[in-house]
Amino acid sequence: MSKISLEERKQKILQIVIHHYIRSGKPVGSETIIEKNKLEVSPATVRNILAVLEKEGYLTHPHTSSGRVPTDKGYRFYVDSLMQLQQLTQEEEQRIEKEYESQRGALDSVMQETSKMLSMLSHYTGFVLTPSPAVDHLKRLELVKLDRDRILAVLVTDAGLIRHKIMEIEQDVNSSELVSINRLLNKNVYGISVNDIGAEIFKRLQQEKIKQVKYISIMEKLVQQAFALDEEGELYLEGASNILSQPDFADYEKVRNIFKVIDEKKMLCELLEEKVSHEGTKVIIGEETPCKELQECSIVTSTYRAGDKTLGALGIIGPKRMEYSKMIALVDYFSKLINKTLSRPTKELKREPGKK
Amino acid sequence: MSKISLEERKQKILQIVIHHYIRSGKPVGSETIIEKNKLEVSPATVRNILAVLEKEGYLTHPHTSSGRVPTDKGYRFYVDSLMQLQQLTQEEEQRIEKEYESQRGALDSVMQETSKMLSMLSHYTGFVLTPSPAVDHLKRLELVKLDRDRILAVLVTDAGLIRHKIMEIEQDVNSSELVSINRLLNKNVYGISVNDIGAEIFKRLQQEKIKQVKYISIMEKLVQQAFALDEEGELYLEGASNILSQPDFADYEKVRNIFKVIDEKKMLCELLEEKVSHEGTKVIIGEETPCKELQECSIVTSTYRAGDKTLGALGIIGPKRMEYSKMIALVDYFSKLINKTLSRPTKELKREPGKK
DNA sequence: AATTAGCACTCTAGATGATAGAGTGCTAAT
DNA sequence: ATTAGCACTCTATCATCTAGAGTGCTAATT
Repeated sequence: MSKISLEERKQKILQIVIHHYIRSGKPVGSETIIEKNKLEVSPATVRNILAVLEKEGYLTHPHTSSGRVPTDKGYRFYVDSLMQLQQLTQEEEQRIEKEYESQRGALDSVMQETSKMLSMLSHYTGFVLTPSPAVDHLKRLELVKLDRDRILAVLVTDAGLIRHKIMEIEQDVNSSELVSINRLLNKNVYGISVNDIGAEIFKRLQQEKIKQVKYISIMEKLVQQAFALDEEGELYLEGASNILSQPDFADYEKVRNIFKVIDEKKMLCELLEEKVSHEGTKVIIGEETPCKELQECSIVTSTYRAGDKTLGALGIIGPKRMEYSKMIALVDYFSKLINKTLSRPTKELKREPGKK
Repeated sequence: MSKISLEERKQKILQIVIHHYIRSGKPVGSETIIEKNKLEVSPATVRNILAVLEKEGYLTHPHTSSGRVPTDKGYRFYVDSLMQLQQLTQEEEQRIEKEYESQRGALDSVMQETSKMLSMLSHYTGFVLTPSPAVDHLKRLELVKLDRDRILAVLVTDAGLIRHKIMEIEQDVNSSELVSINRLLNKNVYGISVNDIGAEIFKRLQQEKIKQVKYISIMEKLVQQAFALDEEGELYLEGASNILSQPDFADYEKVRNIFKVIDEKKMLCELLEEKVSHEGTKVIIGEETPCKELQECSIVTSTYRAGDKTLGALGIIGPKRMEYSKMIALVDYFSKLINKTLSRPTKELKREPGKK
């Protein structure tokens, strides 16, 4: 008989229970554990161990005569210590990579596409949080005159996001004036975080000596209107309806709450922005979330960055009973992929002759 | 005794049943009808009439011993002939109007806001469909050089939508060249529908005599990349979770289907684009929809336009058992509001004469 | 001929109880 | 330390029952 220390065996059994429960969704009993894993011990022994695991808080009972179900603590231990990371299949990787090929350049479409794919491949809800204006820097600022009293401002950020805003002006500005203003702004705009524009840009402009009072007043106007946006990052979210397909969410009331949170997005944004600070792929299990409505869910999330700066987050939301190993691999992969996309050198370009 | 002709009385009773059912959600019995409306007839008489209405297809029975419930045909008749339109309360109108004040200019935020408000005020799901590129005309086209090999194209449409796209180029273009190209394009861009740009712009450019071959090749590139978007209109949609709060949607299976449709948006877009052709506020009840998954829903939808051209649609999706009179008023009001917003005078808009 | 009272009938929703099965926890034996 | 054995608990399911709601029909009334 194999000599397994008690601790080791406890872990083994915990692992079996969780693994099993994740796949079947049904509470796991002592008999099942032995059957499926040909352990050479009796049910009674297993029951003893289960009782201990329960006392220690890794498992529970829905009721006296049912099998065991993992607690949050159980899942946590599983994710941290027991689970072995999975790899995506070659096929999956190719499929993803191929989808990315076509999405060159525009960051917003990359993000939208990513959330869609996360959702599709996980069968849960996928999301991507855009860089928050606090960390994303301004790269370009373009002004376009729409008609006499309206100007379109287009912001391009370091990360590659593009935002626009229509502004109203009182004084007429002719094209060449606009060009000058534009040039002036762009000279002073580089490296300011999108959030700080209002405060920073004036400081910088004071360094320049600007003759025309008109320019200053216009710019003031612009800055006021265009950058009064203290938005958080935006959230791309796809596959919300997948939540409904989860047998775990049979309770109407709970599902409704989950949906309310997802629908509003705002709460989710806050939750995630906090996570952005931590590098790497994280799992939030059940009650670990600060958001009461999501206590029946787990969130697997990671960050992406350009260079050394963490910009945003991405991930999936699903039931606590999820295939963590797979999901972590998935989120991880996408995180790396976005990183790669973002740090792609901007000048490369080659044409392939064999066009379809 | 009041002299009501039979036909008239039938309608009255149908009206009572529907009205009642809409508010209570419970099948309506003969006693209830008399109680709540102090009709001076006996339950037996009412039962006779109900039987007739059922034979004619306006009502049904869930089962032998329950009250009556409207059929789709019943609702249809109610909406077309029986219902009296409601007005929004002053308070509601003010609340809406106030929200709109702050949203000047940018059409996308107006639309997003509108779908949110539709959802909030109806407690159902609100949506707004942006003008489809087939009907929306190009107004301005701005090119911004991002770095050596990428150009940002910003499209402004007649309706006020703003789209952008990043394009890759092979040859380097310096700023002044870009300005020329930009000017050239803008001169030839006015009044082309966003869908037709690819085809049309070249036709127009041939009228001009362009010397530089380089320009042409670049423009070709631009047109290829930037306008290969044969998208339909985009859909802003809010309050999906409200569906879950409807007691009518207790059947999990059905809700899931509804959500799938809503989640995908695409199907909904197609459904709505079709409706765009019909001016005015329309109601789609239950099985009248071409979309099987929405047979348990009703859709109240209207269009909005700028000048004489219908651009897009907006509305709400809810259960068949909805307060039609209120919802129609609501959707109608928003439709008018968007119209007003869109036709707000812009000061510098020359109209082309007699363009079909 | 339209209305109505009266009544039998049907169906639902909710309560009750009975039963089989799953799985535990404990005790005493190995 | 492990295990066999057994009593116990809880669920899920199915059948049965009952009250209540509401109908549909028939025969009487106006």
